Amino acid sequence: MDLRHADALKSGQLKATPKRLAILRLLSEASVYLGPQDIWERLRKEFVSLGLPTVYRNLEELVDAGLVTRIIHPNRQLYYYLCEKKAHHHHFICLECGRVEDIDFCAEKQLDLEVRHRHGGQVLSHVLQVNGLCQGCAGMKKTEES
Amino acid sequence: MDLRHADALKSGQLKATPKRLAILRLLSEASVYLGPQDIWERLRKEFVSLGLPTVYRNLEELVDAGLVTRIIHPNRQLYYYLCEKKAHHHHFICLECGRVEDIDFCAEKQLDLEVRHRHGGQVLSHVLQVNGLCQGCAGMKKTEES
DNA sequence: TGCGTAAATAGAAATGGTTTACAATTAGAT
DNA sequence: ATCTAATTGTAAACCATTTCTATTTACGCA
Repeated sequence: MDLRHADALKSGQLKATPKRLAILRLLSEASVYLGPQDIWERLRKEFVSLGLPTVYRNLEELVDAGLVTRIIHPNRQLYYYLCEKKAHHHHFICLECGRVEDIDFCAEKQLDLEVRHRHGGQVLSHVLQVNGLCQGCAGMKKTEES
Repeated sequence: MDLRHADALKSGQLKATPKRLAILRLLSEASVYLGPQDIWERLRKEFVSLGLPTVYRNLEELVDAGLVTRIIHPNRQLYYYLCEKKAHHHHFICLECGRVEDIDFCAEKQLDLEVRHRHGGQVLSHVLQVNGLCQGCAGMKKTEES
């Protein structure tokens, strides 16, 4: 078992169960975002039994613990991604293959300033995500057109 | 019936039906985002019959026609808002009362640049939304605490 | 002003991703 | 080894959203 993941779980007040570790491993090996169903189908092979609710529950717990990021998808279903980069940042996601890339740009300061000064409001969170086609998938599209 | 809304519908290839006009009117009178259920409950009083699916369908058609904006909500349900400002922009939404305010800041150019140059990808859309408490609701919270 | 037709609607039913309930199991501290 | 709270599997519920289909309606055109 991956000690790095086990430690991360413990520091998030979560027990290092085999299934949680497997979810983390799967996510950390993937370069694309995954949905609960994806994860369940792949991990079911490794375990005698694995409930889909367990996958849902764990993913949310991992998000709460800050170990995993939720992806905003146009179809409004749940998708998750594990970032190596722990500092606050945002993502570019490929709507074709699900690949996720880090975006360094963050408008946090400007947004906070505008909300505070112009509207007198208090910022609790912000969502920033860029959707599109990754290099590979954009290339494919061009090829198809020709 | 509001000619402004009727014209807007027609320019979006949509017939100016009474229910569509009512939805637009309701949205344009609201300073908060509304869900299909909210809209249905309010408009049901005005019509002998009004189906919830009609509300859902119309809201999506209005979004497709560019007349109405979808709001991204943490609870992942559908909410809609009608902006007077037609130019591309983003929103600050109050998670307490649903109030929506325009945000002028948009990172479009920087994001496009970063994605194109650093990742070789193609941007199709971007999501930017600030969630928090509006001036009124932030004030209330402070009062409660004291 | 009346027709014809594609668009729009109501109502009922289905969908399906996500959650809940709860009894059984397990991780990890002592 | 023991204890306890956390975790899990299974089955069932949930419920926002969508689909189906027969009926009605808006509106371009004669």
